[in-house]
Order: sequence, then structure tokens, then C-alpha cells
Amino acid sequence: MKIATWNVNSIRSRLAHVVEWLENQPVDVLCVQETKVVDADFPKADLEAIGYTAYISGQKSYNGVALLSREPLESVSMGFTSVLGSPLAETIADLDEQKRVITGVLGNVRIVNLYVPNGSAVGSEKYEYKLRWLATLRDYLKSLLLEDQGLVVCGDFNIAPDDRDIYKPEGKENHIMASPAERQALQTTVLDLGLVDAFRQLHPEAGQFTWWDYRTAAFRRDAGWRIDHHYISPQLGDRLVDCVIDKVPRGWEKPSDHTPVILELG
Amino acid sequence: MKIATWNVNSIRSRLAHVVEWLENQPVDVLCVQETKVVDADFPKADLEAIGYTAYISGQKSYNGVALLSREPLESVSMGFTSVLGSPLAETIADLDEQKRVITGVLGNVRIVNLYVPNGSAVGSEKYEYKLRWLATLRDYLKSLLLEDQGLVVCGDFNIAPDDRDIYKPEGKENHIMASPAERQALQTTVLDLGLVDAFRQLHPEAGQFTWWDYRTAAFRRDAGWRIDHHYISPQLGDRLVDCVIDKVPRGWEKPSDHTPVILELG
DNA sequence: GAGTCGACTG
DNA sequence: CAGTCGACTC
Repeated sequence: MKIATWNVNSIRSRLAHVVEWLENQPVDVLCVQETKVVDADFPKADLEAIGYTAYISGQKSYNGVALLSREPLESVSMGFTSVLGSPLAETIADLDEQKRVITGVLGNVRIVNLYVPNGSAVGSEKYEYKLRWLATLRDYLKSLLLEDQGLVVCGDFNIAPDDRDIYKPEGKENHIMASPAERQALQTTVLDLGLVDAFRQLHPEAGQFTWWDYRTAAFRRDAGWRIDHHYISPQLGDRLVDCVIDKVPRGWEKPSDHTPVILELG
Repeated sequence: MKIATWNVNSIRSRLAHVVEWLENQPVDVLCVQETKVVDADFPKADLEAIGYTAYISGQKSYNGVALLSREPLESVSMGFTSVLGSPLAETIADLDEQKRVITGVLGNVRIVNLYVPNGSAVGSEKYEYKLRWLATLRDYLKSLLLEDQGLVVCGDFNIAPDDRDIYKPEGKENHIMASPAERQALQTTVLDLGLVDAFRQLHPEAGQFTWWDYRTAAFRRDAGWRIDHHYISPQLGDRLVDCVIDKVPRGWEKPSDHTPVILELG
């Protein structure tokens, strides 16, 4: 089973790339983020034409996630509320307004597709939102881990787990996506639940990136970040075959600033 | 000598069309309107690469005119003020803020390239501006007619001279571009000076258009207007060979809403 | 419907 | 730098 993640930075602007990529990389499920489109305008038909059903949770302009699957998914749900119950506690009741969470089950694997808030700048209001969102994610994942099946949590985490995941980490100690509080949140939210970073498990070397800023010719200089991840639950450990970054689409015309990452389970 | 006029609706968006058209229609001078770009950003080099020098008068977002010429032009000037003298009368001192007028001389022919205000809606403030602008144009053209050479006045006039120049004129009696006051202004400003509509002189039939609204599939229905004209002074009368509308570029991908018109002088 | 800009986000 | 939207113009 192959499960890929790709922040497409607008599904409408990137539709041709997604179609071309899926035709050459027939993964079972592609988790996309930043679809930036309301559900009514999501290009479902174009994806159905190449054999993929789209499960979507979109909003206007910002955010938006979708699961593109060759086989029907079961138990699909959107947002934290669907799992944690409604109403959420007052402090987190707003977190589902931004469409950043969708999940579904294929075979005996639950797939969670996340678009973690960017956080803007360390200490900003958006940064506090990001940390609050991650705290809620922990409860969400804990609930899903109670299910009797494997769990794959993937998406754009907007966090580089350690310095190997950043081009020239010196001086970025308090940069957004690398700050101690964000890394600690990732630890508490994901790793402490027993979930494992599949790519890092297999590839210990530094300098493997999934996102390159459009500005400053970052891709040409390979000045990237590894912020798109797959985390797998313990019971999937012995099914882990590989996890690879496909840098090719980042080099296409008018690309997304992210490139796909593919998890293969045996 | 061939002198063409084309409202390109953004020279930057239409650069490839203009280059392709000039390579297949090597006119001596192409008068373009609605360049929508400040002079610093006008794509002069791309036009020089195909043998055309650009004389430009641009502004941000709106309006903007240019003369693209294979041979150097003489006595190039921009705006009413350059001819009528500055300061203009107080009632018209603002008319050169919008870049709608450029002129130059090739051989013994003065070419005036105009982008007449659209006027928005009959009776509106913009409509009054259009009529005021046309009144000033009369003085401008009278001055130029004193020069001892032929005069070609072309561009986007945003006026259909008579009902043959409108698809289904019924009900458009007081439509912008067809209202009596606009037609009268065209008569007073241009025709009463002895200038002749070159296209109409040679082609009396109705239904020959140069502009089709992007909306309502106007081009497919041929629901157009003839609002792009060449007016020639009496001394050029016996040099008039032809005046033709080239509808082809209106059918290209992502076209301007106007198509070129070519005047040929012997 | 298609071009522009400016504000916003990443 | 690249995507979105909303306001504006034609």
C-alpha cells in the first residue's frame, strides 16, 4: 500500500501536475493540503477520470485538505470535532473553522491527513494558534489510536523535526518551523504517542527536503526544509517498506513549493 | 505604407500575440492602446528583437498608448499639451493625466494614435469626461492639420459611427458608444475637419466589427462593434489603397477583446 | 470575462 | 515568489 502526501498550493492551479503525477505514481491514497477551494469548486470529476475518488474538506482561499483514493475509503471524517465530539472545550472550539484535518480508513489502516498551521512568526498570535492546534491534535490522535487498526498520520507539519531537516540550520534556532516549542509540541503530540517518523527511520542522512521557498531561488540552491512527514503507529512498524521524497514535481513549470513524499507499506 | 491599430488590452499579457502578428503582418507602424503599463516596464526589448522601436506613453493599470515602428519616427509627442501648449485651459488641464494620445511622423505622414475614453454609461461622470476629451481632441487635430503633411488619426474611438457598426442596433439608441451626443462629437471633432473614415469609405456593408465583448460569447455570435478606426486627411485620399479588419487574432487563445485593423496607403 | 492593483498568507 | 480575494475598469 502506498500513501503519499503533497501540499499542492491550490488544487485548481496544480490540477495538471497532480493528474500527471498520479498517472505515473499510482499510489493508493494521495493526501493533499492547501487545496484553497470550497467543496463545490473542487475538481472532483478530473480526478475521477483517472480513477481517484476525492474526499474533501475545503474552504475559500486558505487551507483545505483532501484524500484522493483509488479504492473507496471508510469512516471518513473531517475536523477534530468529528472525533473528539462536539462541543469541544471553549478554548479550542474555533479550531475546526480552518479546514486542516481529514481522515479515512483503507483496509485496516486509518490515514490522517493534516495541514498543520504555519505559525507565521515565533511569538505571534498565529504561532500561539499553531501550538494550541497541536495540543488538540494530540487528543485527536490519542482517540484514533484506540481503534484496532494501523495509523498513518501524514501531511504538511510545518515543523522540521531536527537540524538535519533544515538547510544550514545555524541561526535558525528560533525560526518558525524550528523553534524549541514547536519541536517540543511535535514530540508531545506525535512521537510520545509511539508514532514513528517513517522517512527518518529509514534515511538518517541530513539534507533531505520536501519544501523549498518560492523566494530566493531556494530550490536551485537546494535550500529546503523537511516539513512533510508520515508518522506510523507501532503495529505498522514491520510493514514499513520505504518512504521516499519525489523531488521531480518541484522542478516542473509553475510548481507547488512542496514536493510529494511516498510511504510504502508491505 | 501600412498603419495598423490594435487595442491589445495589456501589452504584457498580449506580447506573444503582438509579436506573432507583427511577424506575419509586417506593418510599418502598429498603434496599440490599453498597454496598461508604466514606461519602465514596457517590453521594449522583445519588440526590438523583431525589428520594431516602441514609442510609448503609459500609466499603471489603465490606458496607455504606444507606436511600434520599423523605421524611426520623427516629431514624436505625447498628450494634448505637447501640441496645444501648456498650460491648457483650466477645464481641460487634467486630460493628459490619462495616457491616451501619442503621435509621430513617418515619411510625410503624421500618425495620431488615440485611446478615446470609454465613457462607462450615458450621462455618467465618465461620459461627460469623454465628451470633454473629444472637444479637446478637435483643437488638437486642428493644430496638426496646419502641418504640411498627410494625417492619419487612428485608434480605439469607443464610438460606433452609425448603425452599420453595431450588431443589432435596435434598442441601442442611447447605449454608450452609440449615443447621439457621442456620434455628434465624432462628427464635429473628426469628420467636420475633413477627415475620412478609411474603412467605411471602401466598405459600405454593415456588420464589420473590430471589438467583441468578452462576455456573453460575443465573438462566437459575431455580436461586435466597429469602434477602432482610421481617419485620413484629404491629401491622403488618393493614396488610400485599402483598410481591412484582421479578425484572426480575436480567435486566438486568451485574446484581446479587440482585433487589428490595417490601413494601406499607396 | 478579462485585465489591473493591493492586501493577505505562506 | 506564488497563490487567493475584492475592488475597479472596460
